[in-house]
Amino acid sequence: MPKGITLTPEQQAARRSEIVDIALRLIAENGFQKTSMREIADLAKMGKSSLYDFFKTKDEIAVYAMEKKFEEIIEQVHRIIDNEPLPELCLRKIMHNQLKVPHQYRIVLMWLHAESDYLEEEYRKRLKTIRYEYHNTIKTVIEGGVAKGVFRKTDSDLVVRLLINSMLSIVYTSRPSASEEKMLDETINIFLHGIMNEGGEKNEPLYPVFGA
Amino acid sequence: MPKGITLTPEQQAARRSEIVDIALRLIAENGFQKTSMREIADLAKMGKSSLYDFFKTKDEIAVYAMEKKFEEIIEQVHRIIDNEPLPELCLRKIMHNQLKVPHQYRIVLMWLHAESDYLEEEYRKRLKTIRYEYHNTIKTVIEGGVAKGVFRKTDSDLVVRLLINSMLSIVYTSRPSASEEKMLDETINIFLHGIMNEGGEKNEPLYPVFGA
DNA sequence: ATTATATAGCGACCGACGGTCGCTTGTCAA
DNA sequence: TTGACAAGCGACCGTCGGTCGCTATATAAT
Repeated sequence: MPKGITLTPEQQAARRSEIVDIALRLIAENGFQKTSMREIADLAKMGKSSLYDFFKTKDEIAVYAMEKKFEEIIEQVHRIIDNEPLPELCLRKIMHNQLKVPHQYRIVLMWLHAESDYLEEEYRKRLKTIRYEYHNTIKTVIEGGVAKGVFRKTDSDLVVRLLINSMLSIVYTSRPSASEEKMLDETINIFLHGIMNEGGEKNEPLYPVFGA
Repeated sequence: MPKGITLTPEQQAARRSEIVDIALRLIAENGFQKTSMREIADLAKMGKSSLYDFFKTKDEIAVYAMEKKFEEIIEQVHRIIDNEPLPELCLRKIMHNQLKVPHQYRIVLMWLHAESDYLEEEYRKRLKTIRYEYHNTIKTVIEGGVAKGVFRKTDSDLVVRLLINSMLSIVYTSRPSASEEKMLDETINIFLHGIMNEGGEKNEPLYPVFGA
């Protein structure tokens, strides 16, 4: 990037996403705290102060990354909803979709989740907005299912929060009890049918499994 | 604390817990990052370097606090298990017990959960130990329920992880849909019975509710 | 060809951070 | 009276996130 030119918006965007890639890689490797702006700048082959021409703060890199990724996910979820009328199957597909989010994003998501109350107002708002949009999108599936009589009446906000959070906890655990796909299927089975042995004593219910 | 004396172990312990109280208060208010050792030292009326006579690092304050609190909780859970033979009720009581953990501890717990992979080896180990102990204690309830035929066969590690994590997400949300007690009861109902409307179309199942 | 303008990029700096070290201050036992 | 010892801290370190004003270069206007 020579000095005297004016960057096109495309070039600006490319540079930003390049920075995000580097930053996420470092954060996934060493944690948010221990990843420094100097390090990111070095790997991006620019001076630290140039970094601040693209992102106002270190926090903003994380917020921006999540915004972009969530926009993408929300669009995918809308497509899933449009093509899958059965609420239970739709839920399964939405949750499986979330498994495809790359590892680095999950780390940052986790960090933002824990720290979001203490971010600057602007970042808090931006995160809230995108999170609510995702939340509300999934909520329509739950409420659609209730309207159809497929799901019982529940606190749909609570259900959605539990679902999203459970996905995170599957994916984030350092002590997995099975493959991510298997844990995910089992999780959805629990959400749909519970853990009680209500049908009798046959103790091997085997609900349909989505993954391979 | 005059200068030339030797502190008894009791005095040492008292000082430590005093520091923990102050630190947790500040962390709950401003977040872990934005709480500085200088601030803690000032409020504890000691020089910053004296703080380091009680805790080796800032991280250790958080780890120590969680250790102590978890030891307490685990003991309570053992008492609950000893006195409640019905697995479902036992689970409810354990989860309700968790609601009594003060707010500051939850904040720190959340932070440790997100950051634990990047802590120093020693702290990671200490956290792992206590978390596994809690996890395994609850696991005995699930597996006891399965043995009795009350619960269906499930991935009990997964169930426990989901339960603990769901408690956190109830308690940590910035957008509660009901009181903590109500959300907790509903959560346990979902875990026990699922969200499917399996009994027919009566759409108002009303499982017994534990709270007031 | 020359000048004015705009901007990509950065070096040098700031206050605050977590953490360290050796000195001072005071107590008690010999 | 003195010597051993521990509580406590001031001064310092390297590094952090972040700022600011300068430099270098490409284009537009003259």
